[in-house]
Amino acid sequence: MENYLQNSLREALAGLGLDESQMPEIRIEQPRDPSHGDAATNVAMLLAKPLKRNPRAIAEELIASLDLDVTKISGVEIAGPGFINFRYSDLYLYEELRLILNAGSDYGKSKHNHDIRCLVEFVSANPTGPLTVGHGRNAVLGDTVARLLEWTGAEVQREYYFNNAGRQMRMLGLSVQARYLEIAGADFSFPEDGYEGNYIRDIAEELFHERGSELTEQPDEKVFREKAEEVIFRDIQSTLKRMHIEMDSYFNERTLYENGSIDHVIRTFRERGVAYDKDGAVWFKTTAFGKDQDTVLVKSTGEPTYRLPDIAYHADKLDRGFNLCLDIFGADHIDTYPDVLRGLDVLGYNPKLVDVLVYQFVTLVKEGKPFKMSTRKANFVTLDELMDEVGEDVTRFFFLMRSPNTHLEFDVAQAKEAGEKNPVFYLQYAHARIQSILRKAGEISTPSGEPDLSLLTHEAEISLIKKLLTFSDVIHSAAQNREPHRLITWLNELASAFTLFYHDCRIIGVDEELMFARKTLAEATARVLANGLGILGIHAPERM
RNA sequence: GCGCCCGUAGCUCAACCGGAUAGAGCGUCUGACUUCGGAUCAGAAGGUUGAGGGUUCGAAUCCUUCCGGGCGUACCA
Repeated sequence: MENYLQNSLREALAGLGLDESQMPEIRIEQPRDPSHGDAATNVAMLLAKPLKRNPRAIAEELIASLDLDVTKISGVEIAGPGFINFRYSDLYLYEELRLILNAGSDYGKSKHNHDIRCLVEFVSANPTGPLTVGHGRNAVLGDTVARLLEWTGAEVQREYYFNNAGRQMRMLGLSVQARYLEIAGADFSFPEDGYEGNYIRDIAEELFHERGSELTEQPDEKVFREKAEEVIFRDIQSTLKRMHIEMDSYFNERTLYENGSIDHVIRTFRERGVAYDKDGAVWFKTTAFGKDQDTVLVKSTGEPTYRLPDIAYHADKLDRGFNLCLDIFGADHIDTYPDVLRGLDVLGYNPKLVDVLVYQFVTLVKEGKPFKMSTRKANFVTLDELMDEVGEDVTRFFFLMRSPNTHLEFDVAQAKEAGEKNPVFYLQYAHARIQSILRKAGEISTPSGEPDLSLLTHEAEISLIKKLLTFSDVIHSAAQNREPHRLITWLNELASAFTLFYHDCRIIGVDEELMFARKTLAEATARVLANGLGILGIHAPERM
C-alpha cells in the first residue's frame, strides 16, 4: 500500500511538471490520530519552500491529478498546514484480512533485507561464571534482533565469541584449585583477586568427587581451569537454551593466533605506517584518526590487548562472506569499536559493514539501593535465578520492553512480585482468551465456504483490522532500528484493539454469518499475536 | 578536563527521518455487563518534555550554553 501511494504521488507530481531533481522524498506515515485517516504524506509541505507557494494550494493541485484505485483508497483530503490524508476502502481491508490467514505463521515476513547475510555476535561472555542479569539484556537483545532480521528476509548466523586464555581465566583456575585443596584437606591459600562465588566450590567438589585427592600435587592450575571452563560453559549453554537462544557457532579467540590473523594485522599495520614500537609495546596510531592518544596493540609483555584480536576477528567475519556484522555491546564498549572500524579500514575492509547495537546498562536494585554487580566478587543475580522466580517469558519480556538506549532499572523484589502486574500477561491473556472463544465457537456449526467479511463494519472491527495490517511495517522498523521494544509497544496496542472489539462485538450468540466473519477476525488476531510473541521468543499460550 | 548516552505525568517508560491536541502501564479516585475468560473495560486527576537561547511553516526530537545522572577516557576485558 505504501509503495502504491508513493508511486501514485510520484506520477501526480510528474504530471504537475516536476522533474526528477525537484522530486522530494515521498514519505507515507500513519497519523497518530485516526481521524486524520489511515495514511498521510507531507510532500506538499516539503515543496512549499522550493516552489515558493502555499502548501495547501500545492496539495489541492496534487490531489486533482492523483489517479487512485477506489477499491483501495476511498477518500483523500487536505488537512492542517498541508497534510494529504488517505482513507483505505473497506474492500481493501477485507482483502488484506484474508491474506493473514492464508499466510499463517509466515504472516508479517518480508523481503526487505533479502540481500543481507548477517552475523550477529552477542553474549560473548568469557567462561568465568554463570550468566547474570547483566548479560541478560545482551543475550535477549541479540537474539531478538536476529529474529527480526530473519523476519525481514535476512540470512542470520548467531555467534558467541569467547576467550579462554588470559589472566582472568588463570585466576579462575587458581580459585578452583584453592577450593579443591581446601576440600581435600590440604594446605591452601585463596588468591587475592580470586573468584568468590559458590559455583567455584561446586566445581571443586565435582572435581574432588571424580578424582579424589589425586590432584593435590598439581604444579599449576591448568586442570582446574579446564574443568571450570567445561562446567561453566555447560551451565551457560543450558541457561541460553532455557531462554530459547540457540547459537549457531562459537568462536574461540585463540583461533586468530593459530591461523596467523593476528600477525597479519600487525604486519599490515606496520606496512601502512599506522603501527610503531615504543617502550617495548606496539602502538596503533589512533591519533591519526582524531583520537587523543595512540592505543596499545601489544603490551611490552608480548601479550596483545583485546583490541588487536577484535580487529582480526571482525576481518575474519567479513572474510567469511557476511555483509553485515552486528555486534551487541554494553555501553562500556562504546569507545572501543571505533578502533575496530579504523583497523578494518586500514586492512582494506569496508567498515560500514559493521554495525553496533549499544545498550545502556542494567542497574540492579536491591533493597531500594543500587547494587554494583561483579562476577569476581559474587555480587550478582543469575539469569537462572531470575527465571526460577518469574519464568522465561517474563525474563525475556523484561529485557525487551524498553529502548536499548535507556538505562534499565531492575528491582529484584519488584521482579519477584511481577505476577499480574507484568504487561507480558496482557498479551498472553489476549491470545489465550481468543483461543478459548474459538474452542467454544468451534462447537457451533458455521456456514460452509468463505466468510462474508463485509459484515465487519463496526468501528471496533475496522480499527482492529487496520491495526493487524501494520504488523509487517512494525517488524521492519524494529529490525532496521534494532529496537525490539517497538514490537512490544505495537503488540500492546493490538491486544488493546482486540479487547475493545471483544467488549463491543459478540462472536457467539449472533447471526451465524456474522459469527463466521467475527470468528475469522479473532483467528487472524490470534495468529498475529502468536507470530509477534514468537519473534520476541515468548510463548503464546492456549490457556492460562 | 575531554568523549559518548540519558533527563518526558507521583513511579517505570513510549512518541517511527522534524509533523497535526506529547501517549501507555503502574499507583490514586469514580464507575461497568446475571451470556464468548473480570488477568477485563469506561471515565477522572496528573505535563512550562531538566533550564535558558537559537534554527523554521512546525521542535520532546536539530544547534548552542548551563544543571543533574550513567559509562568511558588502562601496556584490564
